[in-house]
Amino acid sequence: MSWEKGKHIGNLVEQSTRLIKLRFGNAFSDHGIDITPEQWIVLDCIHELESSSQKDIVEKTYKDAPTISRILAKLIQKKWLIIRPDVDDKRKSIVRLSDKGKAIYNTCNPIAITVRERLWNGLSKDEYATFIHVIDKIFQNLEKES
Amino acid sequence: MSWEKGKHIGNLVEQSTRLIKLRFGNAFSDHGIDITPEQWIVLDCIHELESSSQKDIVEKTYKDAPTISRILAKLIQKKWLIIRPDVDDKRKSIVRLSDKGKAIYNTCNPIAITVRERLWNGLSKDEYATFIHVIDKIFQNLEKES
DNA sequence: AAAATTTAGTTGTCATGACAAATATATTCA
DNA sequence: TGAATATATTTGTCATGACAACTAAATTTT
Repeated sequence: MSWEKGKHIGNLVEQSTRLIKLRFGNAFSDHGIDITPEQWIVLDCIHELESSSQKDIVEKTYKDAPTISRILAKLIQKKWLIIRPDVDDKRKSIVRLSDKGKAIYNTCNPIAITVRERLWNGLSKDEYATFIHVIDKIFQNLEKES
Repeated sequence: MSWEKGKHIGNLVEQSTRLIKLRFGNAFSDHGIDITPEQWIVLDCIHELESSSQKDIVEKTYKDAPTISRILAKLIQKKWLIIRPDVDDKRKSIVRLSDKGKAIYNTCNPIAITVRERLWNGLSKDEYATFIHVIDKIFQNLEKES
């Protein structure tokens, strides 16, 4: 695969993203863990937030509510999460990692770190910084609807 | 949304990619054109290749064969493509733009250019160059299976 | 307080994307 | 040549992702 330089920036980023997700998924399954990249993102998010409503996860992951609802359903089905209604706001459901979920997190996190290292291999701090800046700027440029 | 800097590079790129695809899709539908970002990628690819087998498109778009097969089916259904069997290799189907497909391409292309301009707004040539370099390097870092 | 509006979450639909398996045709090897 | 392989494409399954519509509960308005 060679890039179409100067054009098709969307495709370019899209293809790499697909590859990144694929490699995260490969790495997990190579270690015998049945978790998708998206499920990992959500699991990691819940680990960071400790205890969170679906809304919190929606905001943090930038995924939409239906997507989060369905990913959570799968994580709950796997018994990696504990869900309970919020006592103050009955619309909300609060979610946190179960012991099994924590164990999975602890197994997956080093694997994710390894993939990230591989991903950044041969790139400098400056390149990293510029990359983050550009991606962030692109995001801001597109964030508003019109 | 604020980034988790220094971590979660995958999420970061993934979120921006999703937004990029969303904005391309928005832009097309705002102009009354019923085309998804992926269909646009494939249409544009076929426009560039002039006449191509599905394999050619698979290689150029880095999408997999089943995905291309299905996207082509939709584009054919919309009558934007003409498909014919390859005379030398009966396994292959050769695809090219119909007149209607060319018209759609000509309508979509300026829209895509506008989105790309918006996307890059406020970023310098150097930042662009570094970004391309980094994305390309990441792709290479992950390209090999293991 | 009652009605209107907003918010949190769910469910349905359709389009990818990854992966496995199947089919048909080519090519290579013994 | 005939068998084994390889290649091009299709089909099936499951997991997102975008979007619309819906339910239930909270908040705001009047």
